[in-house]
Amino acid sequence: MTRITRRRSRRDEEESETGRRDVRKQRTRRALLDAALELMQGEQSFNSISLREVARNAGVVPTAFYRHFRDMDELGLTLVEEALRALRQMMREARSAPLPASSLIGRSVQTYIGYVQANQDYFQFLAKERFGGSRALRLAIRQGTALFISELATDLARFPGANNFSTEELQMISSLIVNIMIAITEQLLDLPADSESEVVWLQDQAAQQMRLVFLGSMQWKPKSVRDKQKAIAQG
Amino acid sequence: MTRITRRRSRRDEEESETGRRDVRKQRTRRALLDAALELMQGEQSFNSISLREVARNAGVVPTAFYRHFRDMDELGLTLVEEALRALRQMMREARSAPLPASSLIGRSVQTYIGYVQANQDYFQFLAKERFGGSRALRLAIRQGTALFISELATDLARFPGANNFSTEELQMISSLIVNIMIAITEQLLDLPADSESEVVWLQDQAAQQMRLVFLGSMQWKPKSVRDKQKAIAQG
DNA sequence: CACATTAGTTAACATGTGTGCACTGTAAAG
DNA sequence: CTTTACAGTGCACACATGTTAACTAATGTG
Repeated sequence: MTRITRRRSRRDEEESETGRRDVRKQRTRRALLDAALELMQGEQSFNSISLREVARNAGVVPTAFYRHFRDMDELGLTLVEEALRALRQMMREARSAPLPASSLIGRSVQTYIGYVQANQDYFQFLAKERFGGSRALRLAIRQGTALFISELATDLARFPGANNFSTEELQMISSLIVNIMIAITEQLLDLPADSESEVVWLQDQAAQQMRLVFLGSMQWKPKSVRDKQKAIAQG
Repeated sequence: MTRITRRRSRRDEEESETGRRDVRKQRTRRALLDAALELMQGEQSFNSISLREVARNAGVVPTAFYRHFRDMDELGLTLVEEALRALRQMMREARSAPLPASSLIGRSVQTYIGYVQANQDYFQFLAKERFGGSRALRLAIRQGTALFISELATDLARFPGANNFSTEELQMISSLIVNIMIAITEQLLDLPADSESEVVWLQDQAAQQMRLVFLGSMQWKPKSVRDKQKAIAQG
């Protein structure tokens, strides 16, 4: 009695087995990436999932993996790249459609949360590998968030009243804001699937924290101002 | 030619093989825990290290593991427990020896960083498993940090001028502060071993961010105050 | 049409894994 | 001193894993 437990794989779902060669190749490549992403939705971390598992989950024999990636590390880096690209794109969109200053913070948090929920799998991956992963992955992710922080800083620089802040101070502030975003992201990610009320609570919490940071910035004496005051005091 | 690559294990180092029975048992138990901790210093995450690896690294045969823990999960939970206990103890000590209000923030950050560096391995473990780990581990860690936040909140409540803040607002603020601490911890942990200048930079960054939060809190209109103003406006 | 390329398959390997079982020597208990 | 408890050992098993090499069949190219 041969027991065949053929899992319904991603490649089976889209039944069209035909198509031009490179198209098909791209399709299974995608299937491998998605399979890895899906496996990480559970308890597993990236370096605890096996090449064979990924291949199995993509509906492909283990050795076929090598036609697409040298090893799991290469797949992992591709995943980071994709995730960060997606994130960057979101930022660009957000910038192109500016919000009314009145509800700026609340709205920004809201759209961000929506984005995270829509791309759960990628964010789950990023969150896990931000520390769990190999040095290469961590570095890539860290570099991505650093860039994120810098972009936010230049955005902040355009605000009225931000003229006196030095570059370092702006970076300091925007890294604080990004911290807040990372924190909600993480909390968001291991909420049970349906809990809508917890989400709005998180949203509220994050918005409040950002408002607090904003208030603090208004009161902050930028280094340039302190220097000026010192100069006056000394005559 | 039998190739024997007997690794210098932790149990070998302390050469005294004798001692009363339960003492010896505790010793190898410790060796197992430390072995796991040590293995996580590298690239590995907790659920990617094997029971056999741990046993090997502790200088003990794999099956001996079962005399101490049912499985790896149980060992993991023990590790979380220990790490959180250590952290809590630090807090208690900090509270018992209060700092001068003038340099409160700077000093607190400094001692905290020192503590993290002194207990690198535990914090590395916590950082990695805060998201990478099994649901059980994550929950334990999350619960621990929640408690940490609450304790900080009650500390903040004792500050002069904190009287108008509601419990929720205090929690919001202290969770923001803990966010900052977590962020530096993570950055601290994957700095190369010697880089002292980067450490002071991090320290400075964190202190500035906390000062900003402090300033923001001073400006913050607690809900109670807003309500009072509303009442006055309405006559 | 004939040929070359190549995405995916099948078979096989050496190695690492978790765990059950019977054992051994020594510390503790009688 | 004899007996018992039990921390640690040795061996065995049934797997799962990464990677190799030779194959198959379909797509692309001349």
